[in-house]
Amino acid sequence: MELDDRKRKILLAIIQNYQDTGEPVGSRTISKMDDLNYSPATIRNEMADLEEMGLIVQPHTSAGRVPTDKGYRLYVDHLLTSDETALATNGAQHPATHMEQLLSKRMDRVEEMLMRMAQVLAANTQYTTMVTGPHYKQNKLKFIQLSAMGGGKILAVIVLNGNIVKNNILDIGADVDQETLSRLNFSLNNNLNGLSVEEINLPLITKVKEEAGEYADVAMRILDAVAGAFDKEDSMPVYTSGATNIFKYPELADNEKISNLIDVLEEKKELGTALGVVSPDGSKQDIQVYIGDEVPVESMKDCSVVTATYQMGEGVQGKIGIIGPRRMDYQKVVETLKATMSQLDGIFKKPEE
Amino acid sequence: MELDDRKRKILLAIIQNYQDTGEPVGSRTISKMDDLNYSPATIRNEMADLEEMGLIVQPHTSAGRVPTDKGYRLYVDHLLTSDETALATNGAQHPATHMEQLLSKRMDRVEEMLMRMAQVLAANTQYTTMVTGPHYKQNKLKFIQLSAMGGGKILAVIVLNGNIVKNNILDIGADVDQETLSRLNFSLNNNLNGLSVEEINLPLITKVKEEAGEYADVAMRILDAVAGAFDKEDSMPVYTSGATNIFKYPELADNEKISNLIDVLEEKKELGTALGVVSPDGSKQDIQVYIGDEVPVESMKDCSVVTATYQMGEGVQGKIGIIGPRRMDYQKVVETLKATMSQLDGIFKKPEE
DNA sequence: TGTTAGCACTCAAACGCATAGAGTGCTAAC
DNA sequence: GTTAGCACTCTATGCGTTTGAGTGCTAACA
Repeated sequence: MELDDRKRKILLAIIQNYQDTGEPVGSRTISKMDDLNYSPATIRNEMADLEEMGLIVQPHTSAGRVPTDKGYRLYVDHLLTSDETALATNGAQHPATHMEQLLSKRMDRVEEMLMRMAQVLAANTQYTTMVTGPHYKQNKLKFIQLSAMGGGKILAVIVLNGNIVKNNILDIGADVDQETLSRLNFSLNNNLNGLSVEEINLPLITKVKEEAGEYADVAMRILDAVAGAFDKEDSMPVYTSGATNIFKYPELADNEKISNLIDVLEEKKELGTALGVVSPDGSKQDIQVYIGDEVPVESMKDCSVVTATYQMGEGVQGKIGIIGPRRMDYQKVVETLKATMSQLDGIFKKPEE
Repeated sequence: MELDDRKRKILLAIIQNYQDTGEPVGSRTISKMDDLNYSPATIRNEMADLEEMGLIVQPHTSAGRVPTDKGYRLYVDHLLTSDETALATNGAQHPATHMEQLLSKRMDRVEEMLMRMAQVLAANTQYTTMVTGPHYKQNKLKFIQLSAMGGGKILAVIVLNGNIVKNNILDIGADVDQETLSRLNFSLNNNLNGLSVEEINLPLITKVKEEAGEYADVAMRILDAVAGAFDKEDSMPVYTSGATNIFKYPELADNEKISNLIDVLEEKKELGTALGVVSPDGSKQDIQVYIGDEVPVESMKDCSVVTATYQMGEGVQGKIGIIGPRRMDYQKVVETLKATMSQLDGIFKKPEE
């Protein structure tokens, strides 16, 4: 069966009407539209065809039609490939402007900015937003700074490129005198600075341990801490906002479903999965749309998820995801994300020279 | 009207039965209990009295009775003053043991431990838990460590007593040579270490600025960062867990109420209010129970909140709160909190000598 | 004087049933 | 190819009835 222009128009009309109302849409509603001036019967014939093609379904006999995942997929693919979204981006200017104000405030901490960003996106889209902190797998060690804390403790501050700072308090039992600490600190920086975690290999580790002499244990503890700083799990906090927006969509208003969904959002367990793997090639404007069953997290299979990858320079990147009902306004969400991404691109590039 | 022993027993029976079932409890149910071997009619007379005293109500005529806030208040006050809870604490040993395992793992970061603690408490009690990070108002500066980061940036690591570490990246425009930085660092530590934020007064600030010479601006920026490290808002993250437990209690199953509640929990706005002011005297086992309307947060007025203060040594303290339905098992919650508090006391005291 | 049996009464929740209405598929005519 | 007409389906809504739990009151009993 061919998907001719009229069928496409009708599908679009169904999707848009369903987006607004959340109710199955009937043939009469469509036939009343300006650019589809046919009788309900005609529309019905077309609808029957669309149903046969698997693009729409009726929840029950004598109900209107609702788009299927496949129908949405068609729509979304069209949306992502066309230039319309790029042109229509002025519609999303409002949130973008707000975002600029937000980002122009002094924000030493990336984390706080990301949290705020999640909030703004949730408020703008009326959907639930999740944002992962930046992901440093490809990152390199900038330097290490050791300080004695007294009480047999050492503070090891580990700084990675992209100005990622991690603190580790190491309890090594006995105090170390300042000179030894400086020597150890120098050795570590001398051997390891500028390296990625993969480049810190056994020969290097052995060398550091040798140079540390009787403090080989301490050096080892610090190396563990360095590995920890690069660690994915640890460096992937996820911020969410607008979880309660899902209450706005009656089709999700099943207490068990909502409960499961909020549980995932609160405990932040599977959100990494939901946001998908960060693409290693770092291709620009990498926007992904998961519709219904396509979402890789069980408790989100009644929703759709749109994700985008943001770049923080130096190969550091993270993900933003927007969770909404299947009938989410994909156009608006994609536009908003695109606008946000380009905003972020501009902002993150500046401070890094 | 006198609250004699039999009335008290009946009130207790109503509270306990309502706790289990969530349904209003009738006279027949009570009369079937072993230690209240009276006819339903007798019980009804007593119930009428209890109602007159404002301790119980009927949701409507021909329904059983439900405890009022006042009824719960009586019960809870009795609970908190009696020795029963202390004796019955072995009932709460299970969670306590679990907690010990949890805390014995290496946990450099207090934050992670608090998060886990919230999770364990939520799982044990089946209620929602919130935990504030420690509160450092009375805290003192341990030391400052400055490092050059290149690109006109300085990393200022600020360490407070209690091993609280704060990172600040300061963009000062131009790079500072290592020697100047060391001198500045020495001056700061020399003048400020061991002081509380109140003790860092204008003469001291002037002195630091003088010593910094042409880098007075930078010194000022660092002092701002120090003030920020002491700042209450900043150092008060709140962790929540088990938000979805509220779905378990049908009396809260109003979508709007749930939505409001979860919103507060997710955005973590009013949770400080809900947890109440940290008592300055730091009295031991400071357990507070807010019942229904007593809760100072609007969206929690259909719930009860039990809070406890934990001590982290050196005057640093934080709060734990448990949110549940009015018919919460106060006894279990109070016991669990008491047990957790004493566990924490033990653990936090050890590492600080 | 406290306790109990009996009884009429109330009210929310559950149930059954009829109705309305939205929407369809099919057929036949234009 | 399009449309009017019609019978049909199924959900949602409303309404009256029934059920059952629980009460308050009164009168009798110990």
